[in-house]
Amino acid sequence: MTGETERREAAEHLALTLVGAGMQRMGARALAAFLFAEKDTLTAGDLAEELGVSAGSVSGAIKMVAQMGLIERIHVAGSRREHFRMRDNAWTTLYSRQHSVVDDVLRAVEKGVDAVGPGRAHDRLEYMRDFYTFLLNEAPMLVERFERQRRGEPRS
Amino acid sequence: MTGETERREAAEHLALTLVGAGMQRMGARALAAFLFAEKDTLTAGDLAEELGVSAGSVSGAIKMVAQMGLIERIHVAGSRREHFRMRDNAWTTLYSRQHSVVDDVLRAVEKGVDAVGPGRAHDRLEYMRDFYTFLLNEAPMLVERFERQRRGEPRS
DNA sequence: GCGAACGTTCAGAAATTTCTGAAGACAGGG
DNA sequence: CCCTGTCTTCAGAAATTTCTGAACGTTCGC
Repeated sequence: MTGETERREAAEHLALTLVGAGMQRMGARALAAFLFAEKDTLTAGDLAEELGVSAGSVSGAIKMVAQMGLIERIHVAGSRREHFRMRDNAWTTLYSRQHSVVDDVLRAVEKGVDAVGPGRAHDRLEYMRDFYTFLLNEAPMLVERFERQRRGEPRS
Repeated sequence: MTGETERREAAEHLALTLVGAGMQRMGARALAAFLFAEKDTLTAGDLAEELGVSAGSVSGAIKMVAQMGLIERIHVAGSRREHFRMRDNAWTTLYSRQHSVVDDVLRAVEKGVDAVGPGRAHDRLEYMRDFYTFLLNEAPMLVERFERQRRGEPRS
């Protein structure tokens, strides 16, 4: 149940799955390490050891997941090392961020709508535009609904 | 407004954006070609010409977008060529399919919940599991709501 | 059945992404 | 101030993905 090997396997498997979902490998592995850690914060050194990779790779991975808003830097007074902690709202953040990708797509589609004259292509582009616009509007409500439900009804 | 060059640029730009969203390059270019085409159906040859790539590449791209359920094969009687058409529900399909990726992630997380004993990691994993479960439940409703709204209120 | 037109597969080339290791930057203690 | 431990950057190596071209099937008209 709590074997160290089993824990690592599960972490690696989740990382791989996230890679399949479009995340970069090292970022995914780092994120999984945070998720599966018993400690509240990790240092770059911790990550390097846990993942068995170079300091440079860790630096890049941290930069990425930090930019995505999934972890935050913690400045610890008496320590020369920088600590990092996974944010509580990491998953809702990740979801919202995926929707900024949707926003990029939407902009490209709108450009297309402007670029073509009336006809089949124009109709298709308008349909796509409408769907993505709908998604973009609904996403924040969805997240809010989850958070409210979670606070309001602690039990499943 | 309707310059051929501008149309192609818009199509290429959308394809590139879809690549940024995680789609493979050739599949994205093929999809954009369907989206921007004035004709209702395209053949493999049409695509090869439009995109300026080899027949092999087109074959692979078609295979991919067909598997994603975005286009369908049309068997035309008097023609030796196979025709393809973009499905009407391509975008909602694509969205649902992205949520089968979410399903994979969910499964990996559940494996993690089982693999770790009580503690911080267990709590984090449960939270993540709950969020992804919520998303998976809500996605079909979201799509249905879009379709109903579109039928019910034709104007924006 | 035969020939021609298409489509598919696959090995290898090309391009791209990812990782590393070494060099350098930065901060804090002494 | 320097020294040490830690983090970052970056050029190149390694791995992976993507594309092509040629060989092979398949199907249709004859």
